[in-house]
Amino acid sequence: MKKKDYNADKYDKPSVTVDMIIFTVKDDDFNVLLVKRNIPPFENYWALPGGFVRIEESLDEAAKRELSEETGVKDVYLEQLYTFGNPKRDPRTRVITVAYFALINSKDLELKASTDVSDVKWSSVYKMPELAFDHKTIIEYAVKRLRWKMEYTTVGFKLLPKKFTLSQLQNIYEIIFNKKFDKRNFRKKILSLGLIEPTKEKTMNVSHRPAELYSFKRKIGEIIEIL
Amino acid sequence: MKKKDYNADKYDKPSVTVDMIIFTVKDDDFNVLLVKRNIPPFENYWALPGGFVRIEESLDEAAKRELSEETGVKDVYLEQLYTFGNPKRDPRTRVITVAYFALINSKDLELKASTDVSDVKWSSVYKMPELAFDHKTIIEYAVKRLRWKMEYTTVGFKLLPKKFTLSQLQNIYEIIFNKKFDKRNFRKKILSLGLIEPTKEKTMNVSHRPAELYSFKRKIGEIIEIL
DNA sequence: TGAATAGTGTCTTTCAGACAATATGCC
DNA sequence: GGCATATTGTCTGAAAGACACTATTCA
Repeated sequence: MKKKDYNADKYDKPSVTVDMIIFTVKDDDFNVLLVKRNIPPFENYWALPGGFVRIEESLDEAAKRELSEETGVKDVYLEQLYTFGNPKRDPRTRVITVAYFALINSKDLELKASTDVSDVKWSSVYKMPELAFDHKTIIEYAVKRLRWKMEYTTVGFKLLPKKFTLSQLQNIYEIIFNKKFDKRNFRKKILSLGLIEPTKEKTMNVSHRPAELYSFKRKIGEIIEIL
Repeated sequence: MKKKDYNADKYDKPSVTVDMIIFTVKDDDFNVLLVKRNIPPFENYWALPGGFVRIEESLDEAAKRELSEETGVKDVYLEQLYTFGNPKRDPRTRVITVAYFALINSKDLELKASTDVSDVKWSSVYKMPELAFDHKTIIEYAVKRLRWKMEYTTVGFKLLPKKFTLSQLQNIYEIIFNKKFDKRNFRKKILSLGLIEPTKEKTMNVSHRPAELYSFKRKIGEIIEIL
């Protein structure tokens, strides 16, 4: 069969959703945003935020819409992860979901802290509750992808505010990879990339030696875009 | 809005297809399989093989089905590439397509050479005709992904028959990356991976020094699976 | 001055890349 | 012997990893 028939309505159509894996590093923990479902199926289970793709919007637009609905943040890193389409993944009807992951920095995060009503929460990736659908699998997949990309690109920088210290950056790597790195080697490597530069500022009001604040040279975007 | 409403039929549903980017290296060229459309839209244009996802099959199953319908081959490398969902990508109706790429080795290929009727052909990736829909973009994306993966994993080995020479392997890399590699460095690197071993056989009936045939130690699968 | 974190340099090992001569089989 | 391709090793430079002490601020 080679598209002899183009009648799209000849077949039953699946529903298509986007699901968002929204990561952040907060309170020295690797977090993902979850929402509590208040309707069946999986009523009262925690799940990834998401929703139906509207007929006139692209997948990226749907993802951005969902992201902004859940968090209010806009200028974040967003990447299509994978499309999950097992016919049994939703017990009711056929739903194919396009998963996206987003990286939010801890600074922007505070803005929306007010929205933290009881049905939305940040959950540690290392201690997740039981989740609806195949969302556990999806998150595991997203974690793998994020780690892989953080080894070969600079996506990880998107988890930081505009100005940051090298210790903060190292801290993010250590939390996400769940292991320690040597401080000298880490700094040597990061600085050798030539992507960040010291500002004239230092951290204030700390009861120890203040750290230099760095900022991006704004061309990180390109470097992430490998694949 | 947090999934207040689960009525999937409340929204118009898009159609969902799979499109297959089937790569092979053949006659010293990097090829992709194309089919000629015989119905609108884009009638008489070349396009990627593909078709609607049936309501009861998974995406992977749909991809395998399409692959086997087009090529007759089964045991090949298959990987989900990306999902393209621009609302305007199909001029008629909303179609979201999940693209998969497959790697076929030149040996299996001959089995199906007979199917090469006029509406199916192997096209050089370097000289493609004008294509239907956004299929050019999809192929470019697939080429990027394949190269990226061939740098960091051993997917490329899937383009080879069970027994092969190191020159054949190098040839495949040179064709896909469209550049030459140093023979000694290439062999050193490949052999240092410890993934292949010499068989006792050599190439026959060549009018020059025969080459050693190698085979896999069968655990390449795992190594590819770094997402 | 003590507590807490910031900041810095050397040595070793490993890997990538440049580079050319000999070996084998067929005609 | 001539042709065509196969096979093999060394050197150099770059980057990764192991490793420990001094600097700065505040309380």
